[in-house]
Amino acid sequence: MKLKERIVEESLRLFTQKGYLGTSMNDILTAANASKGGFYNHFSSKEALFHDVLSLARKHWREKNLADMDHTENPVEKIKIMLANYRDRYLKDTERLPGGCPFIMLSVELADQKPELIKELNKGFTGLKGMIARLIEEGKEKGELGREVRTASVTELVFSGMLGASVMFGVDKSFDRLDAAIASLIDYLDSLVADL
Amino acid sequence: MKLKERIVEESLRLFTQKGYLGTSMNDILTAANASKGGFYNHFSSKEALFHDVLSLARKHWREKNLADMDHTENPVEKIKIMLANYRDRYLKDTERLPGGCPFIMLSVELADQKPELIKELNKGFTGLKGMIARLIEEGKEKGELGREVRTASVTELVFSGMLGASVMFGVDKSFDRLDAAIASLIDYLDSLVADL
DNA sequence: TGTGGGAAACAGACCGGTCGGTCTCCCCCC
DNA sequence: GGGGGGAGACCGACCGGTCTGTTTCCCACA
Repeated sequence: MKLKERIVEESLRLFTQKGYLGTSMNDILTAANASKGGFYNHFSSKEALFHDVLSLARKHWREKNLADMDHTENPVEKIKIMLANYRDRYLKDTERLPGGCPFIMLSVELADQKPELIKELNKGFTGLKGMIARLIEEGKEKGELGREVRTASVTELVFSGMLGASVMFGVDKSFDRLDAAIASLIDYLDSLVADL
Repeated sequence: MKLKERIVEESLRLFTQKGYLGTSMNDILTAANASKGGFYNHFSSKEALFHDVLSLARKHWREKNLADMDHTENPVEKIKIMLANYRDRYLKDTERLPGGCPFIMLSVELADQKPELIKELNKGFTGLKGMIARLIEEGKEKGELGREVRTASVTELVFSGMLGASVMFGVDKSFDRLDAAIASLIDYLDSLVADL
């Protein structure tokens, strides 16, 4: 693997675990087995690296979480598949993402510290929330969900639930509790479908 | 206000906003209008301060979130009151807690960095989760909730929802979205009661 | 009620170490 | 032998913490 790629990969790991500000250049250089010269030959600054790391994180997110969603035509089923992916393929991949979801980690850390970097992160959250809302709406149109289901409310609940599960998993590292948290979200979606 | 008190109060604000590691001694001393000598006269280290700040944060949490819960005998109503407190009296108090809930901020920041400090934080989460679970159980006993309601599942959902709402609020500072997130949790609880 | 003394409270210079970033130099491959 | 990639000494700023010196306060004693 080329040096630049190695730096970005290792930095994703480190940022996820220790945060952006909490990761020192030394941490990065050691993890990537690089030198200052090597680093600054590829990146103009630590912040420039941040953007590259974010790109990789987004790519990784999509690959893991959106997989297999086309195995069903059913919008609510799609959400359930995504939730299972989120749990099993994404968060539990502690090799790649020690410390949980990088977006959440970095958002919390940088919320009041680096407003310009937060904007980048917020886009992802808005996108995910939009996707969930669209699928719920679609579910209502297709008759999978009753008309009385309030899209915004369900979206909030699923989205908050995903954030909360990741935060808690980051803290206690308990696979069991993560399973329970995601299962309760899936339960909830099932209960909406069953209410028909 | 005495110096020690001033330092702890200001540190709560700073830790909430910038995190523990992200807050420098200089930040603290400037905010509290203190000097090194004044600080180390009252605290043996920055980490000693952390514990005092955590005590204050716990006290503050209880005062704000548990208020008025005795206005009803109804366990599920109690949870709803707490959720409304959490939203209106706790998270929206941006004067006292800029950056959202300090426990969440610190947990995320320190998860993989200071295991001994995390233990302290985890206790609070476990306590809150326990309280929610007890109230749900009580609700079932009192007939407010159906016997088929799964305590663990509902608890997870409410708890994760609270975490998620706080994280999102910390990032986007939107009162409206916070209102929506908490309202969706209250909606959910209402739907469980209505299902009787 | 006035005063002396000792401790607590506070001020800030200073410490070694680490931060992100720059610069020069060298090596290896064309 | 020219040039890009990388190595690492070096920079000023800042980190948490120590230490010495000064101010303030309280209380025993006259």
